Amino acid sequence: MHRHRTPARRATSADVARLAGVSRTTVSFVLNDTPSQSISADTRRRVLDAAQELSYAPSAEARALGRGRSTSVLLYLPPAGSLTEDIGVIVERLSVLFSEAGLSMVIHAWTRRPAAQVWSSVTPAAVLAWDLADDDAERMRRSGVRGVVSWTGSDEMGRWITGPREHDIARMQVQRLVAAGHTHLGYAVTGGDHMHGVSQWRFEVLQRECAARGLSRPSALPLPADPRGAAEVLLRWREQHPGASGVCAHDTTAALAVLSGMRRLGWRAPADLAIVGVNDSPAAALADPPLTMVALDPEVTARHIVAVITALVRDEPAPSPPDTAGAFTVDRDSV
Amino acid sequence: MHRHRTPARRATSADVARLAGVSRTTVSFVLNDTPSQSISADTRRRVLDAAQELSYAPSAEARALGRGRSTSVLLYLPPAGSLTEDIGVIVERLSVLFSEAGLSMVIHAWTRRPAAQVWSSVTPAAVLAWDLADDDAERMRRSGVRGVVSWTGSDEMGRWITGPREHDIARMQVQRLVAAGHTHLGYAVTGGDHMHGVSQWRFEVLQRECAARGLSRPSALPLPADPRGAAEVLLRWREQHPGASGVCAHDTTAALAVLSGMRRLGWRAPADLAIVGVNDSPAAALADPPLTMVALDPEVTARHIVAVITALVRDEPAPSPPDTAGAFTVDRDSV
DNA sequence: CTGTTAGCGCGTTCAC
DNA sequence: GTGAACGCGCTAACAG
Repeated sequence: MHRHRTPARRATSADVARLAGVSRTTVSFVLNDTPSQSISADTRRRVLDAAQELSYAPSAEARALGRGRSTSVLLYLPPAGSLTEDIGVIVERLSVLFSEAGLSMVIHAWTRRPAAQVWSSVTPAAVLAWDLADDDAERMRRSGVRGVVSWTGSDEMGRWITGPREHDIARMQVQRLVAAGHTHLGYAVTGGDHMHGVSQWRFEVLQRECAARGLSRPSALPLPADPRGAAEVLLRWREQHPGASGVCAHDTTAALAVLSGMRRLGWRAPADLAIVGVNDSPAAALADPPLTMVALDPEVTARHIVAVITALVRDEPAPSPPDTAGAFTVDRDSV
Repeated sequence: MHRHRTPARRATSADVARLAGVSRTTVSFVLNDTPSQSISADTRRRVLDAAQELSYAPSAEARALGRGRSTSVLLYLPPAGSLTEDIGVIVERLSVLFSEAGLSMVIHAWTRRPAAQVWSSVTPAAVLAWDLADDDAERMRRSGVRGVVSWTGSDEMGRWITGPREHDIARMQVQRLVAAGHTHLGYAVTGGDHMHGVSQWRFEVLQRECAARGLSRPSALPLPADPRGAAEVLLRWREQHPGASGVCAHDTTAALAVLSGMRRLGWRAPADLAIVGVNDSPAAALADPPLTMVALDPEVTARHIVAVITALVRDEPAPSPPDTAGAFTVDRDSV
């Protein structure tokens, strides 16, 4: 194996041009397959070889500067603590799908008012935020950001992204519980922000789902994430809703909280209360009893997000959302 | 509230210069507080006001182009599925700490051989990778990347970052179990990559820790993440290691797997087997019995990573690592 | 057809 | 405090 003199600085198109004995313009033409230009096969080869030889990669900055827009997608992470496994998997997938689409993902922590400093410095091609105020979105669009999409937003995109997910979840949870004979349901959620944001939304979707099936209105069951507290809340809740026999849990933690409260009360799932959680995490499979869960295919969501954003970036019509978020039920013993 | 004419395109330093009636150079001097230049207080004000008025934010691309290095830190995410809550929290913190330090975090999915395409296009100021081959690291450094750090790497940085963490975990787990009278320990881990990478490393640290205390050599206990499988493995393991009475679990899932296997065998923690897990997740608090866990302060790790990287970027000597990763024990009922 | 020269985009920095 | 030039890739406009 023979080592070449490695350039101290990274190779630029000028280096490639020099080595290939052509102009920088030609290098650009060859490497971009510019349609309006034809280049002789011989020259093309020389340029390609030179690029290879120098392991040349065009500077994203210079390109962005020229085009007035970079190829980076600015992703504002969900609020602190919301980066749970399921979202983590989606983030992971997003990063590879975006890079396959020629975009790179820059992430920032979510703030209610994203600083112009940030999105304005990186001139992102698109911004994907957790929950974006309409005027912020408008401001971004005006300064050249093509795709502005919010995860839980009220804009069309936001609904595209979240709609199928939340709906699928509610539908499948209710379906599973109804199939087991439960018609009086509750919605369990843990966390300090009980019934805010996504939780509130999920609850509403759930209510609609129950209404559509002619079931009685589901009741909210906000639980603390400790066994003793969960037991107390659970007991009071049962007294207020004596008919309730099934619970749709917001996530794994909520399902586990219900389970642990029940254990303390001497109740047993599904006999005393049936549970369907969301997200097929290892903890759900290892619970006692193992939890029946509704899981979403993160790939479906990730692909749709990337599809929408790449379309926006390329100024193409946005693809219609998949009619399902790839939801499926993992049957275990809690229903 | 009075709205100004919003410029169609984002403001550039030329716009600010025009509005302030000075040259672009001056704008640059003022906004960067260039030490070698003195600017009159009056001019300074005018520039600052103009910048404010136009809500000017310098273009990161142009700056990177000029400086030959961007302010982005390229973070290669842990392998698929490893973006669990604990790492998620660190990633979250990293993103805010980096942005406070004037760096922006670009994330990419980890591949064993990070494509030059990626890191070479964004000319990152630093690269933080999961486990970086030495020659890749060298290649990056040679093309101008200042800070090249790997999470689990064998380089000094890698050991700085992981060292205290893994050591703290092992030390506190063993300490807790020894305090409860257990001297014959096991190391429980789940996942397909049993005893590879971090798991292997953690196991070795654990062995050293036990050796240092004069305990017998701990044995590996690789478990499947389902109750039945866990029970089988657990039973066999107990037969081979009749004296073992305590388990250090790699994470929450491993701890839950041990617990669920024990339940199926009719064993009870801590009487039949004591467990200390890692990461104080909600699932641990809600388990039956509630799990005693060793938790690390993600803030300590995140701060150290950012400190090291910003130092490298600024060509300053790297700070010495904190002697602890902020580990603490959350006592519950499994020991 | 094949390829070149000129100049833009934006912030920084070197001389004056 | 300023003009000029640089860093890098792209794209008109233009010459063999």
